[in-house]
This record gives sequence, structure tokens and C-alpha cells, in this order.
Amino acid sequence: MEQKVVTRFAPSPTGFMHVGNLRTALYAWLLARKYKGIFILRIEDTDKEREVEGATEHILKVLNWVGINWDEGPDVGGSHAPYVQSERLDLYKKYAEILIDKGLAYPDPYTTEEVDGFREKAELEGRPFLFREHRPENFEKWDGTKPLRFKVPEIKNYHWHDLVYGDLSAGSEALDDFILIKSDGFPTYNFCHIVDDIEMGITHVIRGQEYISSIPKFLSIYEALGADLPSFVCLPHIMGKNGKNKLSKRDGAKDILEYKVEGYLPEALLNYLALQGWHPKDDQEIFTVDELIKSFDVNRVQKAGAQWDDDKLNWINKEHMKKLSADELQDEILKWLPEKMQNPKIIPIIFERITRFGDIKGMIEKGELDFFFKQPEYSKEKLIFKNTPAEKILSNLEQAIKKLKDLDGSIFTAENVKKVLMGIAEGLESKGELLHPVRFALSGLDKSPDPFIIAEILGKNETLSRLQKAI
RNA sequence: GGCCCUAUCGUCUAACGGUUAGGACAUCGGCUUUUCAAGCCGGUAAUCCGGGUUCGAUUCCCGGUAGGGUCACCA
Repeated sequence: MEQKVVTRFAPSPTGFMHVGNLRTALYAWLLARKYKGIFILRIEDTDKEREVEGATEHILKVLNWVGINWDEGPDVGGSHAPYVQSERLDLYKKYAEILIDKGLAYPDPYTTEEVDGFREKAELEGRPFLFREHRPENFEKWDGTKPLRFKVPEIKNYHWHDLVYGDLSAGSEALDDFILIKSDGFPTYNFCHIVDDIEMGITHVIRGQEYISSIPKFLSIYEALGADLPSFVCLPHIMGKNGKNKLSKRDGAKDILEYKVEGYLPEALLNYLALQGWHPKDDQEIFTVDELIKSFDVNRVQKAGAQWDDDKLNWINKEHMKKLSADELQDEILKWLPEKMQNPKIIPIIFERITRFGDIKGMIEKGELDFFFKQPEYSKEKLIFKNTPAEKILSNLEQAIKKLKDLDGSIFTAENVKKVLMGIAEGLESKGELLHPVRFALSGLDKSPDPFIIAEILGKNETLSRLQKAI
């Protein structure tokens, strides 16, 4: 790489970040980090109508949570500051003047209603609407009160290269006299993102594939400005559950921070997102962030959209949970437990039953952990194992109590309890004649961890007390 | 509708024109087992259709079909 790679993530603060936005940010970031380049965060807030209060803060929060850091941006500054478009209006005006001077920009003389009329007429006639067909012969001087339109210098078919999609081309109807500066004085995306990308020295423009059809417009601006082209990188969409639509809220596109609330590990989310549209050379699926940076390769980005799959995300999350150290795991799980349940001994039991830390909430709500902390309530007939007579169950339990009493409290481990209970159970017709009632007496649940580990966690006294209560 | 893009198991995907079309998730079955969870082992499952090109197409070309995107004073 002779030239330093410079990429950017340029969200508009019009709502919450969802997985599609995040993946675009991720790929741009991975590329910059892989080549030791620069990653810029730029806020594109030129649509004051749609701007949502707090959206910028939300974006920063999301990126911080997942660990995507930026070298230049609104909060950290940089040599191209400011990084918020609404603070760069003079710059866009300067570039607009350049186009005006070249005779390539003019004020739109029509009212909105008139333009809408043209559009409707074209639609009625079944042909594409092109503003340039209504381009006035003579332009007035632009006074800033009317929208400033670009005058496409040459109507032609563009051919260009995209790092993901390869050689692309478009018909000339993709070219039109689009608006550069709106009547409110703010520039349009079509214009200002190009100005900024040029000014900031962006080498790779990474964005969703919905922009492919706008690229001829962009090319005509680059050309009019006499600017060098960056590398274009369009990304396939992430599709909703049915696989047929670009992921939308209805399809389950969530605020990224919800994944935090649900207890996903940020590294796992990035891992899954990376794989949603990209595949390494080998079959590796579990990646640390550093491994992603090392392996990521734009040439291996898919062209087709990928359907979102919560199951796979959950699997990847669990794999990342498994990589946590015992201490990290304990700290994390304890965070999700109410104070009265913070017993480190139940951590392994919780861990093997969850794929996200947030699942702990569900376990607590369903009362699946209550028996560790208080004597369960149950009806005695539930102690019966299949068709075993009640008397037999009781005598088995009595035997277990007797033997367990002999087991010293200091070595009352799952392993030793198992030895003792198996000693009795193996002599029975079915081991369930003992193990089921013991487990049930201890947990009061149809489904629970095995009786040995429960006994260890409860300790000798509590275990015996619960067994005693059962007979 | 015009323009553009895409097409391998249910899903994410692998396969410099030559592979028994590979892996993973999910699913199913088995093992383990007192139940659950976990774990281990195994199975089912795909090249959209039709034409070319070629000794040979998942792969290249054309057409169809299907899906997606886009045609704003939104980004």
C-alpha cells in the first residue's frame, strides 16, 4: 500500500444505529486498521427535519461499546475539523461557487409544486422523470433562496469499478440535475459527502449497495470538480428474517444498544456481523477483533444480501463466552444476579444454560434458580419415579439420608455425594428410584441440574434437611 | 415501469473449468444420563430454469425466472 488508507463512517443522526449501520462501520474500520490507516467518524446532519435529538450521542455510545474507535471525529477533532457537516457549510458553499463559476450549477427556478407536476406527468407517461429535461435556458444568479442544482455537463453511460461488485455501469438516465444546496442553505448528501471525502482524503468510500445507482451522479460531480476518485466499496444488505427485505425494524432490526441490554458480548456481535457478508480464506468462524483485523479482506466480501440469523449469533456469542476467563465469567454473571442470589457456586450451572447473559433474567423470572436459596414447595407424589411404589421411594430416601450423614461436611462435594448415592442406586432396579426423588426433594423441579451438584451447592445441612422433609 | 445489482443445503458460506460439491448454525438420530442443560458421535439437506462455449461447467457467455436496490429540497 503506497497510499495510506483512510476510511470513514458517516452516519446521519436520524435514529438509532442498527446492525446494518454497524456492519458498514465495522468493515470501514477493519480496513483502516488492517492497513494501519486512518478511520474517521463524520456526522452527516444536513437534514434538520429528520434529525433526532441525542442520535449523535447514541452513535458514539454504540461505537464505544463495541470498541470501534476513530482517529478523527467530532469529539476528538483532527486536521480536517470540524467533523459535523452542519458546521462545514462555508466549505460546501465554496465548492458550490466553483461549480457556479464553471457554469455547472444554477438556481432551480421552479416551485416544489411545479417540479412535482413534472414528476407526476412523467410517471403518468411511463417514463423516468428527469429534471434536466426542464432545465431553463438562462440562469439567474443564485441568491441562496432557491435550491442550487447541478448542471450535468455530459450525459453519458458511466462505467466504474467497485471493490466488491466489480465492474459496474449505468444508463444515462442515472444522470440528472440534482440539488446541491437546498433552499434552507444545507447541502444534500449527494454533494457534501463528496466534498468531505475529497477534503478528508478518503481513499475507500464504504457504504451500502443502495448507493450503487447514485454513483453515476457522484462520478459526474467528481469529474466537474476535477477531483481524483476514491475506491468505491458497496456492501450487500443485511436482510430480514424472511430473507426478502432489507432489514427493517419490523424484521427485527434493533437498536444496537439492545444487544448490550440482552447481554451479548460486543466482540461476539462484531464477529457475527463480520461474517454476515464476508468470509475468510479458511473456515474459521470464531474471531477475536484482532483476528478480524488481520483476516479481513474486501475482496472476499459477498455480493448477495445475507439473512439475519439469531441462532448463529447466539452460537457465536456462546463461543466467545467460553473464551472468557473464570474470573471474567464470574464477574459478568454476578452482575446479572440480584444480591441475594450472588452465590459463585451456581455460576457453572447458569453458564451452561445460557447463550447470552441476559438469559439469566429469564431464568430468574421463571424461578429456575430459587431452589438454591430457599426450600422448594412441591407435592409429595412428584417424588415418585415412574411406577415405583411410594414405600420404596421413601426407604430409598431414608437410606440416602443415613449414608449422607456419614459423609463429612468438609468433603461434601458433588463427586463424593455421587459416590455415596450411586452406591445405593446401583443396587436398585433403576437408579431413578433413588436419584429422581433425591433430585426432586432438593430442587422441587421437573427439570433441574443433577442432584449431586445441587447437594454440593446446598451443603450438607441443607441437603439433609430437604431430604428429611421429603420423607 | 426505466435503470442497476444478485442467485450453492432451511440459514451463513467454501470450492484459480476437473471435488464423492466442503465447513458452520439450525434440524434429526445415537451415546452419556434420574430430569434438564452441556458434551461427544453420526445422519438428512444445495449448485433457480433453459440454451450455448468446452473433452468437461457451481464456475464463462446469452436468455428466462425469482429476489433485491434505486429513481426526493432523505441519507
